[in-house]
Amino acid sequence: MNEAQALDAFAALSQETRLRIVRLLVTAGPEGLPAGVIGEAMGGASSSRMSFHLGQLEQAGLVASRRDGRSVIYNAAYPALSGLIEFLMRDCCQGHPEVCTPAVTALSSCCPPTKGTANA
Amino acid sequence: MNEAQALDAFAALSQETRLRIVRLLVTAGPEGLPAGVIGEAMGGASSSRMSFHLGQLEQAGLVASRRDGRSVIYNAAYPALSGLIEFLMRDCCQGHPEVCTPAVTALSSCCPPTKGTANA
DNA sequence: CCATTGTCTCAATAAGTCTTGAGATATTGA
DNA sequence: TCAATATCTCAAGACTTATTGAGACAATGG
Repeated sequence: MNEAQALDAFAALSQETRLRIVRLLVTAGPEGLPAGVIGEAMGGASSSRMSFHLGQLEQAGLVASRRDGRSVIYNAAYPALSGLIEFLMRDCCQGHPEVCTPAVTALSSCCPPTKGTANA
Repeated sequence: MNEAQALDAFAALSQETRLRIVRLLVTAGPEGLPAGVIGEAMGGASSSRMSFHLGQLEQAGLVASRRDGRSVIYNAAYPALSGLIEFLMRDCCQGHPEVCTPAVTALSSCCPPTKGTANA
């Protein structure tokens, strides 16, 4: 994750519909959801609108897609999301662990670190 | 940190100059830096341009300002940054710790969690 | 092969954002 | 008080982004 990629990701996440799509897909799991189902979850958004936002998210690398019959299935790109978090926290840690320690503390109970894999 | 605040924060961070300002202020520490110094660090940006971007960041809650003599000193709003990270990770953790575990793992060595304070 | 379903593409319009330059405001020192 | 310094405000223009509607493309079932 470099600056340009982070900028794209932040831009993608700064739009209400797209932020909701990402949250929906993250909770939907690795199998993902078809575009139509996502559109209905967004309050019946038009297909062109969904296509636009899903395309933006895919270009930003935050979601991936595959065709399954007539449907196109979208799923969250977990490594990209993790990478964005790492990018943010890496910045925060530049001499000032007090920034991200609260976040790490709050979440280490739900997402405990695994030993021997750290290399930020 | 709610959705609206996260959207504002992501929008603020999706602009190159502003992302760099935040990174600069995070590394600058709690004392912060005067607007003029930040502007020079941004390659000699005009004062109105700096004022615009710093205002955006302040409105998004990512930085705070105080006047000191003729200068206005800006500093990173560490709790807001931490809150944004928590917001992202909270989403990621909804049934899928594999998303944020890598980030937590990578950073827990630099920003170790403190026991008994977790409440995400 | 045709109709149907699901999604994408394209062009037009509306809405929002960034930069610039001129000038206003606040603070300090002479 | 005057000049200098540091920053902010405002309006104009260029640029980018979001939405809409019409229609195209792909896949399936009859």
